[in-house]
Amino acid sequence: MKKYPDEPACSVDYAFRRIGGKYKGRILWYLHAKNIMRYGELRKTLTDITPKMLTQTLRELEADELVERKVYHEVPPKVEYKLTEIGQELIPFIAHLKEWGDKQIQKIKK
Amino acid sequence: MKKYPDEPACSVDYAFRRIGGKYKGRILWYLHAKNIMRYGELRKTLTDITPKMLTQTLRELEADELVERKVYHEVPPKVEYKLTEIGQELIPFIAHLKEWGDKQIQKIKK
DNA sequence: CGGCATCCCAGCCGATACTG
DNA sequence: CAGTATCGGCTGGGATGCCG
Repeated sequence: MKKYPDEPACSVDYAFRRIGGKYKGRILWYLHAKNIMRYGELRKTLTDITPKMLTQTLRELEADELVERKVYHEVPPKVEYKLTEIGQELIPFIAHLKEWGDKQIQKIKK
Repeated sequence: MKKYPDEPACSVDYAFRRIGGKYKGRILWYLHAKNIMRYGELRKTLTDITPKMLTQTLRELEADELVERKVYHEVPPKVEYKLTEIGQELIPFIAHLKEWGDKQIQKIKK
């Protein structure tokens, strides 16, 4: 489990730190939708991400036990990512947030 | 409504941009709990925030129409903040996230 | 009381190139 | 295919001081 430099002020603070960052929400969401995704698949889905950021973000999610990483020792290499149980528990939150986001986007377009 | 430099990749991305940042989640949550809060009250509640960040964050939330700002033109000045309807729609999700956070914190303590 | 102005820094994030 | 390595920029955020 990742250690945080200074103690979170409350559980809301704590939770936001774990899913904050530019890509974490989307990665969790896409992993939920597809169940299991390979590295390259994630890279294609998050069109704007660099390999560095993708790896870094995945490692953070892994350290936080929101995502599981499974390496197949073969040639060519193959690595699969999927949500952990803890990660899955966040999905309802992200799902509702997404609905809210959709609604707001509709309002802007009008 | 605030404009975002580059288009959000999807509604999850969009939503996270609006409630991301170090303090936004907590401010929304506290405003919900207390209904109406004054500037100084928020400052005391978010013990670790600087006045600059508090003002800046509140302005962003206001521009995003999640928070309403009401100024009383008196001496000494008085400013009250409360959630807008759009902001209130986010509360159930933050509540869910908070529960998740509480649960995780319990697990760490054990 | 509720800010704003200024200066400054860390660390998040990006671009590019290379590798087992 | 699934990453590292390196360099560097930008901006979110901190510290301090002043103002109506």
